[in-house]
Amino acid sequence: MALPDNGPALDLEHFLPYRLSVLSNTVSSALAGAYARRFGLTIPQWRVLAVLARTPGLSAAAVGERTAMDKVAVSRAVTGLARARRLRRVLAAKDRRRSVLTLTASGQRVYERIVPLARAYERRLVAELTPDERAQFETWLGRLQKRAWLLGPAGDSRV
Amino acid sequence: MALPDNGPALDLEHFLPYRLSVLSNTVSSALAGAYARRFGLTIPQWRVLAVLARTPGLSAAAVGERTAMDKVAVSRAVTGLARARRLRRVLAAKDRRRSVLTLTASGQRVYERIVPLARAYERRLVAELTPDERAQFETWLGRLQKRAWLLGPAGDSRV
DNA sequence: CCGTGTTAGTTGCAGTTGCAACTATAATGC
DNA sequence: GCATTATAGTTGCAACTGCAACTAACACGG
Repeated sequence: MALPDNGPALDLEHFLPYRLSVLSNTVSSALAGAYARRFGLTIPQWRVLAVLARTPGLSAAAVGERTAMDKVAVSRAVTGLARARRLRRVLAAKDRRRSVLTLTASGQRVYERIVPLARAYERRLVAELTPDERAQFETWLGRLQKRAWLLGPAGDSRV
Repeated sequence: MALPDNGPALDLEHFLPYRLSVLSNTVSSALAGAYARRFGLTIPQWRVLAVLARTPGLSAAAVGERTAMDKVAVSRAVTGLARARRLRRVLAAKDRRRSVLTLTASGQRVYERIVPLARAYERRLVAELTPDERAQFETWLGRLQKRAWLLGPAGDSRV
């Protein structure tokens, strides 16, 4: 018995990155299913939609920053949304590399119909926790996120 | 002012599924980078490896259950690992549809070299929390996971 | 202005993933 | 013992993703 402390024996069920990934996938695919079935949206598209509904007129790069998506993903999501007439893309007057993205009325409507669904799901999920617990959980989640960004790739052990 | 309560206005930054997804992606890609660069493993492969190191002799389906991967993903991960001689695949005597999966010595060694890396990363990540906070966080994570499994697809509002 | 470098966004290609169809084996019912 | 149904695992195809190369537009120094 008595395995070396940091030696072998790592159970996935107790490995935080694994648990985060499983939860995130469970939740995301539950939501993605709903977006897709009902509104023909992918998750990236929903993210772009959500950001633009709150802050119209952003450029693709700005959307990328706020959604943690890379520019290719944003570009494709925007193309899809534009084709479906959910948003308009206009070249910026001052800098014609940029485009100014705004939801159409139809895009805005889709957003407004999804929000209650998304909220309802989230509410049912976190009903598992008391409001205090939830607040605490989210705080820690935020701290872990900051730390994860700071750490960068594993094994680049310069810490 | 005073928007309708469950009406518009949903900021991604405060939307739990989104935050989980960002954190999980940050962490997973940090680790994936390390696995890939150093050992030529993908994340699914690492998961299969980790399960088999702890419980040799499982079938592909059994591995799937313990890793929350679907059978196609398992199949491909296993194929890759077998090609790299990290594991052996033998038809089960009693039921020749099944195969019995066992790590080779080389597979076991890879596992043993990854574990400390994985642990080190995890340790640096959760250093953000005190041990008590961490324990609490993981409990809640577990509760949320159970709830998420229970809920199923969003919008199938039969709850 | 004109070359050099930089930034915004798109596109091509290669690798991955997921779903459905398929093969092979096993279990069940008559 | 044979037809039906179910299960384990693989494979084909289509969609998605990520990276690198590319185009277009701007910025800046000479």
